[in-house]
Amino acid sequence: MFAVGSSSAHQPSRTLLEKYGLRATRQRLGLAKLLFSKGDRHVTADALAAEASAARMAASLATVYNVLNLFAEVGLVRGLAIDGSKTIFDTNTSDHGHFFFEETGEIEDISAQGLNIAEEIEPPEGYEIVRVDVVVRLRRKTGASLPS
Amino acid sequence: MFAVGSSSAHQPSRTLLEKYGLRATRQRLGLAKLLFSKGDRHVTADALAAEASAARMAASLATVYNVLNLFAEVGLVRGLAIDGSKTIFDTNTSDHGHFFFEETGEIEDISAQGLNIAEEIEPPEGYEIVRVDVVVRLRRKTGASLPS
DNA sequence: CTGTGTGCAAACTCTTTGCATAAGT
DNA sequence: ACTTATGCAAAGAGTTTGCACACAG
Repeated sequence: MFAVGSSSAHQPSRTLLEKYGLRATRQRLGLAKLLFSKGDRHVTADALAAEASAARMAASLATVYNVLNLFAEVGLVRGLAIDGSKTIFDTNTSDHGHFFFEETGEIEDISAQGLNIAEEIEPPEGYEIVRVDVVVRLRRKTGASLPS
Repeated sequence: MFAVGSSSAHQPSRTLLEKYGLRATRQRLGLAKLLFSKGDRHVTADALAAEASAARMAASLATVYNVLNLFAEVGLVRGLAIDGSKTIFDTNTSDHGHFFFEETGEIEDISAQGLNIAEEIEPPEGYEIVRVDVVVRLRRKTGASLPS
């Protein structure tokens, strides 16, 4: 299994795409570059489209959705349903949990320390664990001087 | 004048609502009854509205949403974002994880065994853990048959 | 009676889709 | 060339909202 894991991959995007049997189109290359050249990322389709636009890459929102879904299908990224409204795409496909900062909506990976939960959980008869999603919701600690 | 509406038996739902400072309206009582008299449940607004309708309770979808959101706010239920599209409301507000059956979309509580994750995780400086959501995605075991 | 909740439908957001055009191999 | 992806806009799904009426306290 190729673990095109997260961050270290600095290989050309087109090689990456070909490795997954995907045609190397301009927008796929551009989006892949945005996704995989900055370390692990958590983006919404919306945000990625905006980024692409800012980088003067042509990529309609519909295409960004198509590409992200495609990438998710082949395992290049992973879709997360954390807050319910927007789907967040995570470029880190390894087993790990997430901190969710409720105030800002930001997301941060949890170093997969005590997260060997998959091994501690007994799946029901006849079922196997596909993956385990762990989301730790955080709130800024209310200052010692502040009530409520 | 004590125009006792209908049922004469006990109204735990009414007491429950009052306990949370909520006005005991007909639909809140009805929905609360549906939610809390059958043990722990996982419902979508849609499904609950259908149930209410089947039970000949008048409750528009908008009201079901309002009521569920209200219940979630005061802590009577908890909203879950598991699959991204629909929000699922869980009547079990205690700390526990969920099995998610990918084929059917069904959800089942995980007996809070090794799920003391909250205690194993170190939140970032200045933040406190609000809650930990654990979703174990399951797929029916393929290939190898079950012990027969 | 007074204020709040409800119902309806329209509005909204996020995401998907159909079809003509453009691009990749 | 032949196939597949893209772009646009419209359709869809889920959820929220504004306003008149009904109901609870």
